[in-house]
Amino acid sequence: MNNVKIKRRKNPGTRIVSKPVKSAKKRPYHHGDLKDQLVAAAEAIILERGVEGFTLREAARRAGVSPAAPAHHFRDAKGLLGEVTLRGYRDFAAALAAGDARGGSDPAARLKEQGLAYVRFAMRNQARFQLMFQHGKYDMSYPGLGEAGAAAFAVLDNAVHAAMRIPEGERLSPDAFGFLLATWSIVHGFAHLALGGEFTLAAEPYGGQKAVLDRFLPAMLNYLPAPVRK
Amino acid sequence: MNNVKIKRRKNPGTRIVSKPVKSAKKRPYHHGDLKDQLVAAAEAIILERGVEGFTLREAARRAGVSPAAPAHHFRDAKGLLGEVTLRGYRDFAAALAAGDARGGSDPAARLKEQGLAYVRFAMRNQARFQLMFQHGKYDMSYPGLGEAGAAAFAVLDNAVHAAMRIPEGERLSPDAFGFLLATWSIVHGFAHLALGGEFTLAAEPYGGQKAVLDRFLPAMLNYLPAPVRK
DNA sequence: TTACGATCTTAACAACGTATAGATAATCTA
DNA sequence: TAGATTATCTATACGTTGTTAAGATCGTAA
Repeated sequence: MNNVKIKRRKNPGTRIVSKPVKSAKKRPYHHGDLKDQLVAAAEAIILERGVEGFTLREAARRAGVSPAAPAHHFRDAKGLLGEVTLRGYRDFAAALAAGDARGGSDPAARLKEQGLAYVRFAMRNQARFQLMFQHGKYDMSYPGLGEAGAAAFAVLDNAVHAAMRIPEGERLSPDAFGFLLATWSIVHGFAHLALGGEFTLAAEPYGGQKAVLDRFLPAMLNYLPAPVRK
Repeated sequence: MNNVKIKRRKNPGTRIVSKPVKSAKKRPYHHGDLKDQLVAAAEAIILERGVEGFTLREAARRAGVSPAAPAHHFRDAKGLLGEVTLRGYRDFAAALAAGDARGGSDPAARLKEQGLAYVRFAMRNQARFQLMFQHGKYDMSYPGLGEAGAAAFAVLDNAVHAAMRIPEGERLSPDAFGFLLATWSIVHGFAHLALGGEFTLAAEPYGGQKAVLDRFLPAMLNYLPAPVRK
């Protein structure tokens, strides 16, 4: 799993992707913004090479620091990816909430807009989304992760409460919970399959991946079982 | 990502997991069944430690050979995982076909049974299923993989053809294809989320993960949009 | 000013994937 | 059956990875 990587930085003078960002003035001993830049580098690496292609040393390289520097900001490599995942979950919850708001006061519209937002987020934040559902790759006990995940779930949960006319504090009926599972499943499955490119072959006669997202996804969300008033 | 592993084989006399299988008689120079045992070892490792925990050296260790031995059967580590994935896809297609058969002549029943089989396969073959949808971890160009994936897809495709009363050779109507996407998505999403343990928290008041699989999954499959005769 | 904690570097270690060269066994050919 | 060829395995080595330990540098508060 340790591919032989191509050597880079042949011309030490020219600007190179993996070079330190603050290379203009001689970089001081202290970086100043290492934590954020490590997160940014990690996301970039995952985008370029996939989740498997991420290495802590490469992230450090791009931030222009030694391989041991990240240890002062994250417990280990999985900790850094934990932070990436955390920020992913926060933006994810925000995106879902924005979709929910776009739905206005109609429960069905709220759910549909949330579904659109769910898939759109996955496609626009591929690195994060891949990571979020790839347990074992990041530190699942990273502080804040549990709350952030719960917050994202709550957006869906609230919309289902509204759709089923169940008061906020009350527990969902089994029927309503089944409906929640179905909604979550269909949207997540679509996002995961689309992101994995599983549709590309089958969707070719129908306009390709883009058409699937633009035309079939909204249509599919209409297949969502109409919310029943228990 | 290179955790310090606990040293094992403290009591060199007792039977130990990572020991060669044919340890009874002095192992001959040639293994005799290395390819299959490497595949088995890989699946076992993934089950125990997750996809991220797999290493080629550990697989070789369990088969009782040197780290370089696998190279004679697989191009590289991703090749071995490609073979694991290939066998996964074959068993997967067989499981779907068996479910389809259980559905008899009723198109809706065929689809429902396929859905049950889809999720059941994921839960009973966690190592393989995780791998199958984890591109980048295995060699996607491994010989036979494309055909095996297409074969699995064909099982669903055929059932949708039947449900929509479309002749086998004919292309699905856009509506029918949308229905296929929805069906695939809901089943795959459920399997992926359940396997990832995403339901455990939310499902706690409803009987836990097991109840979700036993009661909510079948109920959810009834949410599948009833096949319309275009 | 000095002391101290935070942040970084250097150096080293074990484990990894993989390539090369040589050893051994099975099979094919004459 | 004898010899040669091929398949299969070991030994060794290289570069890369994650992580740790010890020391250097900097910001800041006493």
